[in-house]
Amino acid sequence: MQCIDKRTEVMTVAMELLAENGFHRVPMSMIAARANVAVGTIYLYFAGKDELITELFKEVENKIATMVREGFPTEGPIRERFLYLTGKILRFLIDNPLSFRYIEQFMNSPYGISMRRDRFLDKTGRNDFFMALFEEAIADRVVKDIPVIALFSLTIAPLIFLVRDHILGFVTLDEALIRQTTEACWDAIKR
Amino acid sequence: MQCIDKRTEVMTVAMELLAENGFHRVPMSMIAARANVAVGTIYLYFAGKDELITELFKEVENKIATMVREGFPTEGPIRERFLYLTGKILRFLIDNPLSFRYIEQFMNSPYGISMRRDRFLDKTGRNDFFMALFEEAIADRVVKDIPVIALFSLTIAPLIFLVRDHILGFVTLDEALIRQTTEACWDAIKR
Amino acid sequence: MQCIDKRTEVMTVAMELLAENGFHRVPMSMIAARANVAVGTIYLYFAGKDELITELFKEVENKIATMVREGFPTEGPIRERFLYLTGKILRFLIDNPLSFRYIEQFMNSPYGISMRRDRFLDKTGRNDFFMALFEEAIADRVVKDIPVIALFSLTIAPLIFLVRDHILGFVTLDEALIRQTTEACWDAIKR
Amino acid sequence: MQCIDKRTEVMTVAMELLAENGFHRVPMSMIAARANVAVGTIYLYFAGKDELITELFKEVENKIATMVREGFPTEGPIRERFLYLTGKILRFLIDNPLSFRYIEQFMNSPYGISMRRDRFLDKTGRNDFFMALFEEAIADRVVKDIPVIALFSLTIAPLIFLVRDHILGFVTLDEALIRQTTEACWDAIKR
DNA sequence: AATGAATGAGGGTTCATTCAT
DNA sequence: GATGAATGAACCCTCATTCAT
Repeated sequence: MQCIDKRTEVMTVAMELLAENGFHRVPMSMIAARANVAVGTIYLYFAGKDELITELFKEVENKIATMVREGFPTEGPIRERFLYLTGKILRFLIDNPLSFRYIEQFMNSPYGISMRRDRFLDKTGRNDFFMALFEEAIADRVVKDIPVIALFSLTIAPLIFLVRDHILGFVTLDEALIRQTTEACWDAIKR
Repeated sequence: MQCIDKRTEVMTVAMELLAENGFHRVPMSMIAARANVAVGTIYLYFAGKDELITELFKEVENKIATMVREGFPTEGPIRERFLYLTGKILRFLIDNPLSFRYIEQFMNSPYGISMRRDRFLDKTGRNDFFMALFEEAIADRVVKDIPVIALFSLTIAPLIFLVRDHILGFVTLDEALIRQTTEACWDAIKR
Repeated sequence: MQCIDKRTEVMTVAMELLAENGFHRVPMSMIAARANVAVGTIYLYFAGKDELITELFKEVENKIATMVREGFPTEGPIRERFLYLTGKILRFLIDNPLSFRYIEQFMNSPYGISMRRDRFLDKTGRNDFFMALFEEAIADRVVKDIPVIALFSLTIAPLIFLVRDHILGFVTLDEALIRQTTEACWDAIKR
Repeated sequence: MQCIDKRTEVMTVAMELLAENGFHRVPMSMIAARANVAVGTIYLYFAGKDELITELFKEVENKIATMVREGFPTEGPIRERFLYLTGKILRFLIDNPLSFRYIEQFMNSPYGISMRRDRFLDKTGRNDFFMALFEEAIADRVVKDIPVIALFSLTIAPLIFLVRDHILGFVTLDEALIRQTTEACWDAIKR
C-alpha cells in the first residue's frame, strides 16, 4: 500500500520474470499484473523499462557486494583470500540462480555493454574486491605480469561458465568441485 | 541464378546487423533493405527469422572448425597442441570480431541454450577438438581430475572474456599476451 | 468508462464491414479506423480477429433467440406455430439484412463448420425452437417420417435462399409471399 | 507436356485444393507445386487467380449440365421429371463432394454473388432445366402461383443443405431418403 | 511456351508509454 | 499517488503477380 512497498513488489516480480524469460519477452503489463499494480504505477517509480532493468542490476550488484564484504579477510595469504572470495561468489550464484540469470542477461545486453564501458573509463571508486586483491598481488609479485583486466577475465569467466553449467544441470558444483575449480583459477594466474 | 548471390548477400548483411545490434533489434525489413533485396526474398531462402539466425550460427561454426582443422597437429605434447588450439581460436576471434559478437549473442539466446542442451545430451559425433584433446589428456593424467565440462569452462571462458575485452578496447591481445593467457589457461587445468 | 462504448462501437462497425465485405477482406485496421479507435484497442476486448468474429456471431444468435422467444405460442396447432416461427425469422432477416449476411458468411467459414459439428455432437441444451417443434410434430405424427435434421433442412434452407434473393433484389418478400412460402415449407414436411 | 495438359492439370489440382481448403487458403504457388508446373505457367492460361476460380466454376457447371441432360425425359408427368431431375442432381453432388464443396465456396464468395446478379439480369440462354420445367409447370397450373425464383429456392435450397449434412456425416442420404426428400420438395411447390 | 526468383503491399498482432480520471 | 484504457508504431510473415531468362 505504501509507495515503498509497491516499488519493492515491482522489483521483486520484475527480477523473477526478467531473469526467467528474458528482457524482451516480458511486457511491462505482465510485470504490473504479477505485482498487483497498475501499469502506470511502474512509471511512477521508474522512468521506463530501461531504468527498471538497470535499477534491478544495481540491486543485485549491491547484494553481492554486501555479501562478499561481510567476513572478508583483509589479511592473510593472498591465495587464501582469493579462494575465499571466489568460493563465496560461486556459492552465492549457485544459491541465487535468479540473480545469476539476471546478471547474465544484463551483461549480454546493450545495457551491460555500455555499463562496462562506463566503468572501465571511470575508475573512480569501484569498490571492487577483485581489483583490490589483484593490485596487491601484483605488488607482491605473486601473480603473472599481465594486465589486471586479463587476470580478472582468467578468474571470473570460468566461474560464470561453471555456474551456468551447474544451473543447466550439466555438472554439479559441490564443495569439492568448488574447491578444485577455484584453485584451478588461482593456478591460472599465479606466477 | 542470382539465387546464391542473394542468399549470400542476405547472410553477410544479417551477420553484420545482428552481431552489432542484437537479434531483436534488427527487423527483417532492415536486413532486406541493407541487402538491397525485398523482404519476401529473405523468406525464399530462410523459413523465418529463427532459421536465418540458426543458419548463420552454423556457418560461423563451420568456418571455425575448418580453420582449426587445417594445420592442427595430431601428435606432439598435449600442452603444445593445447596452446596451438587456443591460440588459433583466439586469433580467429580477434580477426573476426563480427563472428565473435554473433556467437556471443547466439549463445546467450534461447537458440543457444537449447543448442547447448541438445549437444550435451546427444554426444554423437561432435568433432570437437577440445573434447578430444581433453579426453586424451585425462587418459595421460596430465590434467586435473575434474569433469571434462569443467576443464572446458576453465579453458574457453577466459578466452571469450579476453576477446570481448580486446574488442571493446579494454586490453590489447598481441602475440605476447596471447601466449601468456593461453599458457595461463593451461596452468589452470594441468595437473 | 468508455470501455463498454468502444467495445460496442467496434462490434457495430465490425458487423457492418464483415457482413458486407467478407471476413478476409476486412483488415483489423479498417475496423479500427471506422470505429475511430486504435488497432490495439480492439485487442483489449477481443483476443484476436477470430474471437471478434465468433463473438459477433453469438450476439446475432442471441438477438434472434430473444426475438423469437417473445410472443412464441406454446400451444395451438403445430402448423400455426410453425408458420409463426418461420414467418418471424423471415421478417427478422429481411429487416436485418446485415445480420443475415453475417450469418451466411459465418456459416460458410471454418468457424461455422466447426460450430455446426460441435452442436451436432453436443446435444445438450440447444434451446432450438425448431428442434423442439419438430420433435413434438414427430410424436404427433403430423410430419413425414424422416430424420429431424432433414426436416430442418427442408424448412430452413428455402427461407435462407429466399431472404438472399430478397436482399439481392431478385424477389420481393411481402407479407403475401412470406405467407405463401412458409406454407410451402410446411407442405414439404407435413405428412 | 502439351499446353493443354498443363492447363488441365492445373485445373484438376486447383479444384481439389480450393474445394478442400477454401479459396484464400490456397496460394497460387501451392497449386503450381502440386501440378508440377511453374507459377508463371498458370498465368499463361489464366489471367489471375480470379479467372482460375471462375473458370473452375464454369467447368463444374458444365459437367452438371451435361450429366443432367443425358437421359433427361422431355415428356411425361411434370412431377416425375422433377423427381428425376432433383434425384439426379442429388446423386451427383453426393458422388462428387469436391464439386459440391467448390460450388458452395463459390456461391458464398464475391464471385458467386456477382455471377448470380449477372445471370438474373441477363436472361439470355440459361439452359436451365429447372427454369424450363418450372415455366412449363406454371403454364400447366400444377405448381403454386409464386415467382419462379421462389420455386427455385424452395427446391434447390433443401437439396444443397441435405448434401452438406450428408457430407459432414450428419445424415445418410440413401436411395430411400433421396426419394423422400425430393418428394418433399415437390410437395412444397405443387399446387 | 515455360520458368521461378523476386517483389512489396498488406495482414494480424504486440507492447512501451501516456494521460484523463 | 494510483489507475488502466487507449494508443499506434513496429514487427514478422504471406502471397498474387511480374519479368528476365
